[in-house]
Amino acid sequence: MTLAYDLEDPRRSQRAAGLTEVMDRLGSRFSFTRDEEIYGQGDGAEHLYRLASGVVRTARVAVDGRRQVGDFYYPGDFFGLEVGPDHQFSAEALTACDVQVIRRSSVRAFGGDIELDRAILEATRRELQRAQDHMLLLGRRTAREKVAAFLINLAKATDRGVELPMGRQDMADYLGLTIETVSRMLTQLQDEAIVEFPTVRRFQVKRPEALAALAA
Amino acid sequence: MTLAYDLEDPRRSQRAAGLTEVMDRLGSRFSFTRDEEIYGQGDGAEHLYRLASGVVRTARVAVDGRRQVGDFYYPGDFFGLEVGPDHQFSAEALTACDVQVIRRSSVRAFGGDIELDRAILEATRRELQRAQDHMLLLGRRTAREKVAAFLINLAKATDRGVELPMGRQDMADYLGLTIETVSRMLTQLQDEAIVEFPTVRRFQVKRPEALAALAA
DNA sequence: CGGTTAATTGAACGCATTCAACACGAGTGG
DNA sequence: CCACTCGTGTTGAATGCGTTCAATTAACCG
Repeated sequence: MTLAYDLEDPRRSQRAAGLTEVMDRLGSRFSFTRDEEIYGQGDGAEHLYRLASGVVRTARVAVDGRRQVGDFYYPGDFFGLEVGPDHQFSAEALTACDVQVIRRSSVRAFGGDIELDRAILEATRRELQRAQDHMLLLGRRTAREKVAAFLINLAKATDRGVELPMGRQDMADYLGLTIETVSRMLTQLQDEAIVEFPTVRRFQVKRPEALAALAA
Repeated sequence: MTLAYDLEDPRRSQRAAGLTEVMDRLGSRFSFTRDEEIYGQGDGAEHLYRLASGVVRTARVAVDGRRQVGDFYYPGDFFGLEVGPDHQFSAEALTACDVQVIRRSSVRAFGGDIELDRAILEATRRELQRAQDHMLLLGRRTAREKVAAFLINLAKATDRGVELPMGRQDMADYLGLTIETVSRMLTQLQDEAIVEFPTVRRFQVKRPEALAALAA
């Protein structure tokens, strides 16, 4: 089930060492099952989360049902540090997850520690960076480019097969497309021998240059 | 020229009092003329900026020329605090501007001051919030809704006429649309008596409920 | 005034969506 | 083991929204 996501992936590690340590010492660990909600849109943002294993997605739904996936998180990533006091996004477990949780006030109380604040700032910055990249993706790219960019990100630095922890609907809501369009683009890329999908949840990049050229 | 933007607008003030004070004390003030670049995409992100007067936009251009406007900044706003070391966006003066500038290292050296780090964190959080709102706008809204949301934001808490400091191209690149589409939506909204444009750079909301309903 | 840039309007096109049908896989029970 | 169902993904055809290309008008500035 969580084949590829049991262990921390060093290439995504956020090396906010101080913060990680304190969380391990003062926080508690929770497990979530597939599709379980970790926190909800509008909940008080009192905690800070670090993903130990599994995959998490954050999402936001409008009253009319339109849904925007904020981002996907992998082991080592921090999440839940959006601007308070309430969460703008909800967080749900895409796969079974282990999450290290700590109250923000605990972090604060523990130190007023400069290193900690700095680590949180660093994580927030990274979050901002992601959001800004995502803005560019959503605003100024074609469906084909969006899908290509998405696949490249997942396959980053891997030439082996990559597992897709999310379904087509999540991909669509992340890219600002419909599932049909996502599906069409995937088969298109496959027809052009740029990627290959042995199963619906697993793919391999066959022509990285071609894919990269699309993601531009 | 800078009619409405000479003075700090208290409703946008970010009340990071400590940071503002230190910037006034340790930073220097620079003036920029219309269309002048404050910093460029790829420049080292060594400074922190606070806008004293005028309007600033941040933008990002891809190699193929496609352009995404990140955000517009008004007096009192901090900007340039994207994730380092290099700027992902450039910043340009939309109108004549006065900007308070400080080296990040000065901020750091001055204190290691907890209050300062916290203020920067707070500003970064606000930036993240904006980016996340922008994501939703770009990903899941029609042209009509995008334009409506944009106008509402500008007119926020004002029932008097509002000046548009940016041109149609900037609006388009902010909303992920073409200038033609922006123009069409504006005239459409005007035809429906929801807003009124006495001149091309000034508008007034006539039916706030109708506009708000669109922005959803 | 002309000259220049920005904004609007029109018409045709195309990309992504919508609506609908079909395929596939996993799980369940006869 | 096969039939059935349900959820998820793919494929097809038609529509429509936003773009593109082109022409016109409006605003700005000497």
